[in-house]
Amino acid sequence: MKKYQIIREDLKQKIQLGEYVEGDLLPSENELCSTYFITRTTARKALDELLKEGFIERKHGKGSVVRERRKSLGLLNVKGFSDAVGDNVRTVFLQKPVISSWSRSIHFPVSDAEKDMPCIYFERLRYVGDVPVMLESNWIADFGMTGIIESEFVEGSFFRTLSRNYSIEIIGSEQELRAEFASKEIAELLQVKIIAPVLHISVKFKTSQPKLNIYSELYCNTENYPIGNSYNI
Amino acid sequence: MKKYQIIREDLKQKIQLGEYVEGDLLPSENELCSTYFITRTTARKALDELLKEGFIERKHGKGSVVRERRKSLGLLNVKGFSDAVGDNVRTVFLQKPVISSWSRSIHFPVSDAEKDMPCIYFERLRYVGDVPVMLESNWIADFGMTGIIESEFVEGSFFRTLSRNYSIEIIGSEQELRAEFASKEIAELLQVKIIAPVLHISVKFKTSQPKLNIYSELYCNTENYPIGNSYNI
DNA sequence: TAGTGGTCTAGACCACGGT
DNA sequence: CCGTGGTCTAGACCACTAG
Repeated sequence: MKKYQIIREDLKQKIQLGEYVEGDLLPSENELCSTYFITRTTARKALDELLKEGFIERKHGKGSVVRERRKSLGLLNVKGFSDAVGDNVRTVFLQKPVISSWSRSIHFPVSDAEKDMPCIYFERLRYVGDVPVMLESNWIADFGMTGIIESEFVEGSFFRTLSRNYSIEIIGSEQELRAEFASKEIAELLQVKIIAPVLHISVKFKTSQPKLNIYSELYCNTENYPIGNSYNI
Repeated sequence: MKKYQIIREDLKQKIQLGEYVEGDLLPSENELCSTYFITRTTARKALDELLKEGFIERKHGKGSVVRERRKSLGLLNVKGFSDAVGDNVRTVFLQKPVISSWSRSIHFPVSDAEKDMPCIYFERLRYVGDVPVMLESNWIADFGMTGIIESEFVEGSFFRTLSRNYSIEIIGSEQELRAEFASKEIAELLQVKIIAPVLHISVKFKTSQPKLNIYSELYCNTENYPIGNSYNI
């Protein structure tokens, strides 16, 4: 483990555990240098990554400010998921993680290496209040994730589970977006009419483990809660 | 202008002008050091930014490899726009840049500072082959961009025009995505049925000039050409 | 083995923010 | 004014790639 990774993960965990909350200042670069016995270059590298991942903002002359805690599926946020608090947002498993075969519903091509492994599949429906807004189907190759099927996700997040229990990080994604008519099943699950337009997002999340990807197919009712996405260079 | 910005822009321009094409190796970090009289830290900073912006990949032990040239609207790519070559892709102005009033069609709130300035508006329709796939309406505050109305865009790109002529860079964006039924006008322009589902994307591009944003409303026919988006941490 | 990118040290000066 | 982040220098050692 590189030094900057250790510091990054330490700080990230403290943010995720609520030790630092939105608006708080992280230790200054010089403080990090003395606590971790590193130079500013290394401290800055760690902070740069937190910036890139959206955990902090940096204010010249002030410090590194913690941003809104990300509760969402990585890069995409359901507008309202982050704003709405507590009980307003619910996630229901339609299918808890199981070993399954690779589905043809996956839009992006699955590599042969992945196809040689078993596939773990799970499906969730996300609500804002009583309105189902996003149906989410996920597939990932089972490279030997002991316990993933039996146990709950860390803080309800699959990504955090991968990070904490298996040291796997999301390093990027590809997405394809389409506006479609809801199919009969999707319409029923999202409680919309069959001819309603839904947003279909196919995602391939790339992970720090080479050739290991997470494939997701999302169907969103964007009528009341559009999908948000922000990006800072 | 910071040193790393100069190097970044030099390299970016060479990529954009085709001096380096996909697969080519950029000068190594040490070569950049000697040509620009800088240290490796600075060279790496420039390359890091090109990496973040998607212009290069870096291969340990090999070098910095130029990636597919980005021809699109910043973060969003019409799948096919980058793959399709030359005449296959066309952009037609429905409205060349004009001074206009601030429209209520803009989804994101426009700041008072911007509203105090005149608004430049233009509208384009993008085709793949003979199929119109994206209608794009854009608004930006006119902070004194002399010549923007009279002259053509640099290489057909508004962003490149801002970069070359006014030293304004895109530093981030916020997006909201919705699946909607096409309105009558949109349906006609995109040559789809009125009840067809279209992807509506509202974008606020943040620029390096504080309080200057570009607002875009995009309507996409995703039936044959889904919208793509990729992201690397 | 030579050259490349990846990490890291130990400094320096500057611009910005709040006191 | 002091502490903060932003930029930059001048080195060092390591891991990877390819001839």
